[in-house]
Parts: sequence; C-alpha cells; structure tokens
Amino acid sequence: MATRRPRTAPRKRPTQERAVATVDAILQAAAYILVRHGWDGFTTNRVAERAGVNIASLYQYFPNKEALVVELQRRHVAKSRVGMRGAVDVLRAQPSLPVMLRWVVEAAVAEHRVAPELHRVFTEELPRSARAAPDVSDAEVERFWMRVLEPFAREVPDLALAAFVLRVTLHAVIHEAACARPELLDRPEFIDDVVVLLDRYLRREPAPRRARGRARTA
Amino acid sequence: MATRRPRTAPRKRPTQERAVATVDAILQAAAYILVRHGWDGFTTNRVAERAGVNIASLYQYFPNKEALVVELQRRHVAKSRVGMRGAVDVLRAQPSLPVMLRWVVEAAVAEHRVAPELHRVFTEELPRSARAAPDVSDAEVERFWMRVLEPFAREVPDLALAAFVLRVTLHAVIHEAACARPELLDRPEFIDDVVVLLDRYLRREPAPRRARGRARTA
Amino acid sequence: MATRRPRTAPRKRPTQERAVATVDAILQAAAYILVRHGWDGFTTNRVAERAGVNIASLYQYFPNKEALVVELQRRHVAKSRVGMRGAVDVLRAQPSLPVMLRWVVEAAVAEHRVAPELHRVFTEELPRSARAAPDVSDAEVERFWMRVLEPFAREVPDLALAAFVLRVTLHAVIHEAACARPELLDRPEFIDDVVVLLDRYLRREPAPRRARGRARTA
Amino acid sequence: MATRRPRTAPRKRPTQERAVATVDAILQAAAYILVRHGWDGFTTNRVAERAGVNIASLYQYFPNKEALVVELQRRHVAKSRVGMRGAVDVLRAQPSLPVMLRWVVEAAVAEHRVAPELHRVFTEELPRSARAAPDVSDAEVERFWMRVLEPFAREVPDLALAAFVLRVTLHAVIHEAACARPELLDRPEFIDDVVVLLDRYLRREPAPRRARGRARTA
DNA sequence: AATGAATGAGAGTTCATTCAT
DNA sequence: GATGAATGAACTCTCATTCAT
Repeated sequence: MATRRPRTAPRKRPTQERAVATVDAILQAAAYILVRHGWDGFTTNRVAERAGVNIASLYQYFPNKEALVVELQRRHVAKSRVGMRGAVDVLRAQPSLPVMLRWVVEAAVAEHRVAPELHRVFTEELPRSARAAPDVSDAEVERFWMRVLEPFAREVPDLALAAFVLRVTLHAVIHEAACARPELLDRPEFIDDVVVLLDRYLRREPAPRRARGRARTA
Repeated sequence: MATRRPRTAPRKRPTQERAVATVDAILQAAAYILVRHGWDGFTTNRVAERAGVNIASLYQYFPNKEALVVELQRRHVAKSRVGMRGAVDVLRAQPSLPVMLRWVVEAAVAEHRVAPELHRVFTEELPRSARAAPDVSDAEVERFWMRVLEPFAREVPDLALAAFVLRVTLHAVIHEAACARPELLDRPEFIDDVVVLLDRYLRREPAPRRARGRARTA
Repeated sequence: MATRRPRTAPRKRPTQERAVATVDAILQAAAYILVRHGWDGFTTNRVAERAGVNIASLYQYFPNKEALVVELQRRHVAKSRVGMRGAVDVLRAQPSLPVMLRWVVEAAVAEHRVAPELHRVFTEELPRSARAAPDVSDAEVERFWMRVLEPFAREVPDLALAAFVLRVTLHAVIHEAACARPELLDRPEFIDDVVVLLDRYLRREPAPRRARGRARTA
Repeated sequence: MATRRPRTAPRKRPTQERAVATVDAILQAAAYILVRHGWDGFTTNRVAERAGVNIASLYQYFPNKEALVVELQRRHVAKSRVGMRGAVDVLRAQPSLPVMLRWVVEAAVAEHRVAPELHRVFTEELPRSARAAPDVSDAEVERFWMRVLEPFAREVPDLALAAFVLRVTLHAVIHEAACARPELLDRPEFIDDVVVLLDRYLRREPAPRRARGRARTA
C-alpha cells in the first residue's frame, strides 16, 4: 500500500564481454550481500565494493537498488523453473494422480534446493517494492491445477478451493522444510508424505483399500 | 548470519498513568506506520510524530527501533492466542480427531482475523533483527502435536514428520487465505476443507465410508 | 520549462533561542557560499560546514537546497523593500512627476546597495527552481505605475506599454550599475540622469519642436 | 570570486566532413538540452545521448562542459550580430539621431528574435565559468556610442554616463520584452517607444519649458 | 574517428539516536 | 516525564571525464 514501485527494468544491456562479466560480478555480489546481511544491510555501495566495481558502474546497468534484486529474482526463478518444466509435461500426459503429484513435489523440492538462503530472503524479507512480479500469477497456477485435476478430483466439492489449498500447501511445506529443516529435503519419506497429504486430500474416497495407503503403492 | 541482534527488551515500564498512555500511543502509531509504509518506511521519527510524542520520549521506553516492533508483536500474539487457549483445552480432552482439528482450525482462523495486515508485515517483511522470538518454539508446538496425535495417527509412519507437516500446512493455508483471499475465512467450506486435508492425512485408513467423506460427517 | 519546482516552504520554525541562532548561522553561511562560489558551488554540505552545524540540522529547518536560497531571497527582499515603502507613500501623494521619480530612483538605488553581490547571484545565476516567487508580480507593479502616472503621462499613447518600459528601464539601469559600476550609485549625476531619462520619456510634451516627436516623423 | 575558469577553447577543429556533422549534432543537442533542462540539467551525457554520439566523441571536440556552452554562445552571437553590422554602418554615416536609434533598436530586436529561449538561458542561468567572454566588451561598445553620439548629444552633461545608460536601457527593454512579452517585439509602437525614450534622453533640448528639467528644480 | 565501458569524487538527503533543558 | 535541538554516519544516486579498443 505504501510507496509506489520504481521502475526496475535493467538500464542497459552489456554488449562487450567485459561488461557481461561486470554485470555478473555485480549480481553475484548482490546475492552474497543479500543473503549475508539481509535486505536491510543490502546497500549498493556494499554490493559494488564486493563486486570489485565502481558504484557508478553498477548504476550504469541497474537503475536502482530494487532493480538489482528484481534481476536476481528473475535469474533465480529461471534456474528454479527448469525442473518444473518436465513436471508440467508429465501433468499434461495425465498419468495417475499420485504419479503426477510425485513429479510435482520432486520438482518443487529441486526448485528449493537451488539457493535456499536466497530464496528465503526473497520470500521473507523483501519489501513489496523489491519483489519481482511473478511470471506466472497464482491465479494462473490455480487454473492450471484445476484443469489437471478435473478428471481425478471427482469427489472434491469445490475445485477452485482445492486448487488454492493444493498450491499453498505444496509450496509451504517444501519451503518451510528448505528454510528450517533442509535435511528433510533429502529424506524420501518426506516426499512420500507430502504426496500422501495431497493425494488423499484430492481423491477423498473410496479410500485406498490397504493399510499403508502410500502414494507409492497406489 | 546477519547483524547481531540488539537487545529489544523494553527499556522501562511505564508506571504513571500518563506514561502508559504515551506508550500506547506510540505502539498504536507504530502499528499504523508499519502497515501503511512497510518496514522500510518505518522510521522512529515518523512513529513519534504520528503518536504526537517527542522522539526522545519514544526512546525513553524503547531502546531502539526493533524493540518497538518486538513489543508490537508480543501484544499481537497475546491477542491472537486467546482463541488458541480454548482449543488447547479441547485437545487435552481428546475428543475425536476431526473435532479436535476443527477446533484448532477455527482458532487459527480467528487468530488471523485479529489484524491481518499487521500480521502480514510481521511475517513477510521484518528482518531477522526485528522478529520477536516466539514465546512457544516451533519444536515445542510440534512436540505438543505429537502427544495429542499419538492415539489417532496410528497409521502415520513418522509422527515427528507428520507433526511438522501438520503445523506448517495448517498455518500456511490459513495465513495465505488471510493475506490473499480474506473472503475465504468466512466460508465454512474453507474450514471444512482444511479439516479434511489434515484429517485424511493423519488417519490414513480405512477411509471414511461414504461418498462425501467430509470431516463434518465423520 | 524544465523540472518541477520542489516545495520550498521552511520545514519547521525554530522556537528556542538556540535554534534561531542555528538558522541564522545557516542562512549567513548560505549567503556567503552563494556569493563566493555561485549557484553551482552552492552545496548543502559546504553551507553546513561553514555554518558550523551538522548537515542534518540544516535539513531540519529547510526541506532542500532550494528552500535555503528561497528563504535567503525572502529576507533579502524584506530588507531591500524598506526604502521602497516610503517612496510608495510619496507616490500616493502625487507630487510632481520628477519628484516622484527621484524618490523611486533613490529607493531603488538604496535597494541595490543592500547586498549587491547577493543580488547579482539571485538575478543572474539561479535556476528557475531556486527563484522565489516575487511577493509582488511584475504585472502588479505595472498596474500600480499606470495608476500613478495617469495624471502626468497625458501624452503617452500607450500607458501600459509605458509602465512596462518604465519598470524595466528603472530596474535595469540601476541593477547594472550596482553589478558592474558600483561607484555610479554614489554619483548624484547618475540619479539625476535616470530621472531625466524617465521624466522626459513620460512627459513628452511640449515635444522638441513637433507634437508627436516620433523618430519616424523626424 | 568563484572557481577558476577552465580553458574553454574547442579542443580540435573537425576537419573531415563527418566530424563537422558530429560537432554540429553535438551543438544542436546541447542547445536543446540547455533550453529544455536549464543549466542545472545540462549534462554532457545527456547531450551526447541526444546528439546520438558517444560521450567520448564529445570530449574529443570539447575539453569540458563549459566549452560546449561557450561555443554555443559564440555561434549564437555570430548569428545575432548579423543585423547589427548593417546598423553600425548606418551609424557611421551619421544620419539624424532618431534614424540612427531606430536602426539600432530594430537590429537589437532582430537579434533577440534569433533564439530567445537560448538567449534567456545564456543571460539568466549560466554561471560565470560558462559565460563566453564577449567579443566586444561593454566598454568598447560604450566608447563606440560616445563617438557616435558626440555631435548629437550636445546637451548631455556626461557623455560616458549617457553611453552607459543608453547601452543598458536599450538592451534591457528589448531583452525583457523578448523573454517576458515576446508579442511586444512585433508591435511597431514598442519600437517607436524605445526610440522616443532614448531620443528624448539624448537630445534634451529644447527642454520642456525649462532648461534643466531636473526633479531637483521642480 | 568513434565507441563501450569504467570510475573518482561528491551531491543531496535521511535516520536512528543522544543531549540539554 | 517530556521536549526541542542536535548530530554522526550512511545511503542512494549522478556527473564529468578518461581509458582501452
């Protein structure tokens, strides 16, 4: 509600090789400072100093502090989304629900492994002005889920609601694990459990016949 | 990793009546500024001005900026936790799982209704240095859940893991709803759905007998 | 045409004696720096340093650099206008034209003696953004002249035009003298000459030899 | 008093055709920026960008920012003075005073029509460091006037003073009109009036009724 | 002749915080 | 207990100018 968002589009594309290196150094330094000192300690001077470039060079490529972080997020997301691509393809093929969920959960976990600390700062500290507009909106994600789930979630009374719950839950559990209990990401039981959580939520009954209704065995 | 956390304990308890009023005015102004301008726009001078007190008075009661926000969080949590008390008592009585869950979910929803915008800033913008140490740690909450769930979650292979998933999911879904889709909090289907989500996750089998296996009907 | 004018109203009135002294020191330093280094060399840090106060103190009383200069102009004008008051009263009494003119010229000269160098910077170097809106507009001055001259300037074909010429000439000659030939201000012949210039311009007749002694008809 | 004036002589004459075009583009852009953004907004980077040339190219022809503006003034004056040449020739022929004055006034008006906005910036905003040394000094102009007026201004007690007043008045009235009331320049009455002003000032007699129509004696 | 890249120096401005009354 | 005044330390961002190609 507060301050108007300043323009964050990069100022000038580096064309020479040297300049590309400069921009990379700046962004790498920015990531470091952001993780190390948080948004409050993220000052352009610090970034420039750490990058070993003059502060004015920084401003030749980024119009302001926010733009730096936005570009950082853009690149982070680009890297993170790689695994999600494959999962989305699987979803389109519509195998069984547990199989689909497993793919997505694993993609989400992979996503969170990329740079968990950076991810944490992005989600937990940035003011609105420094948040990158997401390339895919939550609403779009939910619509996508609705289409995918439609054949499977016959027993779900409100599909839109379920899509919302699904999106939030999926992300929250993995995000929190990545931030607070990173070791969980490596345990197969964790992934299994998340799949179970979502699978049972969506396919409400008749419940899996057998005692250990794991997604794996379904 | 970041900067060392400064002491945030309030500086001196106001004893006279006038002083109590001063402190209240300061905190109210602080909440307003925080919601309105975000953490970045939250400056002690602004707070003092809005509160109508001199900046030096502010520093007589709060040793620094962070302390202000910490106290704000303390009071917010105190208000929020009221409903949770009752729920905890119910849990101790150990009725059926869905009943227990419904109580907790409803308490959590009530909690998020208290001051959603303030809540959002607390969770999404504060730097570590301004975050209040929670009065109950996540680990404690999870241990509590383990004790509570023990009789019900027989089919759950890893109770500690389940407690983690439960805690995170419960909070995330309601928190996100409160922040992004506040109207959801008023829909009974929403609460129902969250109960279903958790109930089916914890009681993995045999599944509810009938077609619309809502918690409500269990 | 360029940049929008920033707000230049002073930020906060000093109430304690100490603060009044601070503000005075700042303004005095500002005048010094402005005269010494011109608008381009007029930096708030320099001013604060010269005034012996912290830069933040400066900003507590003036919202920005321009405001400082605007206040300087305000005070300068206030001082300068003192003599003009008397002259205006004389004009209202409507003695003979030369007498009136002499009063005004002398007041204008006095005005330009106040702080000629400062005056020069004000008129010759300030960007629009730092120019104080005049308390009396040129148009108003001209309207005043028209009223005053009406009984005397019977032979003047276009009184509005004459008021414009009068205003500009009067100011320019004295201003230029003050800036480039300050010694002129002390010579009575100078004042006499300016009076002659304006008097003969306004009282055109009996014109030299012919009625409408226009160059054209000469 | 201010900062030492840096050398402003152009750095190197463009010899190739391409280079001439470059210099012209730079100067044209400079004029645009100066008029549009004022001296304060006049930055070499902006000029280079607008000119479509690299900043380094700009510095190949101009040693610094001031030099740019100085060259701009040089060219402006060259263009402006064209009409004045003719007038000067007329003056040398010594026709009647009103005729001479009319020529000069008209030349001055034409001069001010060339690029009034640029002219305004030159006279009202440039710091000393960026002001071009005039090719003809004020003193020279005044000496010239003295020679010209000598046969006509017999009644003028101090010819040097009159030359000063004449020079200043002539310029100021037309300059102010050009800046603040441009429509005046097109009205013949305006020119007439200025001629009358100067003519009557210089040819004092036969004075209106009395010999030395001084205010003093009135 | 021309350009992309780089930079030292500094400008304006804010802020958390303390002191003196 | 409360206030007006004051300040050290940064911070963001710009600019004139130069270097390497």
